[in-house]
Amino acid sequence: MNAGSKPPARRSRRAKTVTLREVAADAGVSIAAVSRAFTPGARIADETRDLVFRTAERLGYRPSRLARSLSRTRSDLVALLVGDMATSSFDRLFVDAVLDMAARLGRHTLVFKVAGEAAIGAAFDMAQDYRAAGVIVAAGTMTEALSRRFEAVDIPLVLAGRAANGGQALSIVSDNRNGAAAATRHVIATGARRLVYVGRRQRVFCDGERLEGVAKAMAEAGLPPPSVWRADENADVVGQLRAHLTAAPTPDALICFNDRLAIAALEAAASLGIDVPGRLRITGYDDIPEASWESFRLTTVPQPIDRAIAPIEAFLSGRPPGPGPDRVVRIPAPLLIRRTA
Amino acid sequence: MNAGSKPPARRSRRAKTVTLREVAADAGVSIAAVSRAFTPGARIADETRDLVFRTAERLGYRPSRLARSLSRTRSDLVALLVGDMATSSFDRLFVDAVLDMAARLGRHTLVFKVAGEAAIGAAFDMAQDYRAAGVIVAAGTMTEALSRRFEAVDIPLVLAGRAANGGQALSIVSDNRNGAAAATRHVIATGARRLVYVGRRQRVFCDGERLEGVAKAMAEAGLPPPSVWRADENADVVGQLRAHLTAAPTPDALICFNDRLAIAALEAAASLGIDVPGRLRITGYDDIPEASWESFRLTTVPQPIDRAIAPIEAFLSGRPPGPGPDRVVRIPAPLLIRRTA
DNA sequence: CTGTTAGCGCTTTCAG
DNA sequence: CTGAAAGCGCTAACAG
Repeated sequence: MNAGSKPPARRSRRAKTVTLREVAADAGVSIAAVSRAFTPGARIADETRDLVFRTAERLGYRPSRLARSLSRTRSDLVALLVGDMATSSFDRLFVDAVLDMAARLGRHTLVFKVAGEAAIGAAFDMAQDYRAAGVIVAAGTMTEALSRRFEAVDIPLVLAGRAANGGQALSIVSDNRNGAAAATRHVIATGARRLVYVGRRQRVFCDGERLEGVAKAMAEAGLPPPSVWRADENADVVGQLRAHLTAAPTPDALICFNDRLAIAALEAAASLGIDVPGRLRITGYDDIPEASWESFRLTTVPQPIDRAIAPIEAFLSGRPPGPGPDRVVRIPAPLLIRRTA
Repeated sequence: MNAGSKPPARRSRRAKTVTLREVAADAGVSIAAVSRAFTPGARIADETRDLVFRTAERLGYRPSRLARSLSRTRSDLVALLVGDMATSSFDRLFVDAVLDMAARLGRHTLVFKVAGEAAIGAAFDMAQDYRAAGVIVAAGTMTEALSRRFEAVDIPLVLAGRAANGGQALSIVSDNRNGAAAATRHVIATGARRLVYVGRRQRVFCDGERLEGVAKAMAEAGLPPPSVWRADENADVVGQLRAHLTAAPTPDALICFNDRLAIAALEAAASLGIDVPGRLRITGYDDIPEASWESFRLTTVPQPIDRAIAPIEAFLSGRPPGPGPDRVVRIPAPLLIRRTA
């Protein structure tokens, strides 16, 4: 069986991969020329490029992304680590926006669903194994230690929803304290005194900051620190909040960690016949699409995705992500007043 | 500058890539041995494998996914082509489920957001360029012609939400006609006579089938074909439906293409003071999480994602996706009766 | 079971 | 501007 004399039996008559070499041979140029033709900015005569393109077209040639990446020791893949987008409306918006951004940059997105620190670590390793051009972590459970470990690697790292102090990573995070404080001040201004902060059971970075914002605004108004309820963002979140709402002392305002929780609280209140915002004010965070639905018209603190995407896009393009040398971009968080508070 | 004598100036002291060769050299085995150690099922002595693993661990070696894929002429990437998951709750559930499935299979998921035929074609090409192990198309705009073109390529293709007649691709699709017919019969049984089918402006495959189901069930009941309204799934969908609802003759039942539209209809009705289900019955399709929210309690036709994922997982693992030789898996679509009809 | 040896398909100096 | 040649890091026969 010498490979030179008889053609190898192809398993199917279709899908024979056309390579650089064949195009080069057919066009009568070197393989380097073909490579250059497909490399933006490479020094090559226009005629040669045209010839190569025509030949490639005719032969059905497409450069192998794999080979190119191996050779360049860097792929055009971007890894996106995200939590559970089935339950989080915000995450899905973020994923959607990242997908668009990556496409604009000519990158392709590898999405990893991660839950817990171990999974984040594994996904990061995988991103490295693919020689990813960047990693974007949108998972709330990202820890400081983990982010430190990642920085030992030569891949641009973006942390969404968490501020990492120091290091090379870019952090994009809402101005959580001020956002939550704004909501708090607003409900206090409308007469609320017994405020409750409603957070998720799983405490993420943003949760802590928002709670601080609430506490700060309450202190400024001469009120004691808020009570805190915790609920899972699952199917029974309404039930959990209903249980809370029926226990005395009843609050007159619920500052919720996010819109999902706020909507659940709204439904719990409705089922209990509690008037919102008359007897109970409710605010959310994020401004997911559902928040503006007629049935809810939630007062909330928007997290404009575009504002977060822009610096990430710049960072991944090698441009400075923000005005200063700062690695932490804070997105302003003004309150959006609708019906519920 | 001869490369042999002095070590190359590394740009940073971190992130020097450790390769197979270094592990082999350090462990005193051949590179093939190292490769085998990391290849499940390869013939290699346990001791050798252990030695390799220890050395790899110590040196911080991780196999390059890129090199492996290039060598195998097949990557462990799965491409997922999806529409706009920012606006479609169902799509996001599907993406989420596919991500889990791919992880179970040890594959990694490349997500492409596609809108329109051209984008689908481009994404498919890219999947090919990455030598993807499979392509899953969840975009409604997938056309028959396009799917034909894809079949000329040697990549397992899955079409979600569309039945492709013939060919090698696997189609997973809800039993749209029966699902819509069941909803239709139900509202007729509760007294509805002036039914309207509410679809999206962009007519996808499923839309056509559901409309047929509605028409069929109406014909069986001796009713004329349904009126058809079309609305975009955008922010103003409630406004669009409200406009429709205020024009005579007013319907007494809305069979909606999906839950998003049904919820919008519900809100439009509420804002118009129309009693649901008393004066107007409304049904949806999909059973997205929002459908079961207290505020809506939508009567709908569930699309159980798991039932769709199972055959896809089998197909991508090389197992037969269904009981028969059939390439089209129909997911049963029984009606789930809640409040709105 | 293990090592040797060709590649996988493309990029990138380095000469010319 | 163009071509030759040496890799990028790993896999897969093929001998042994």
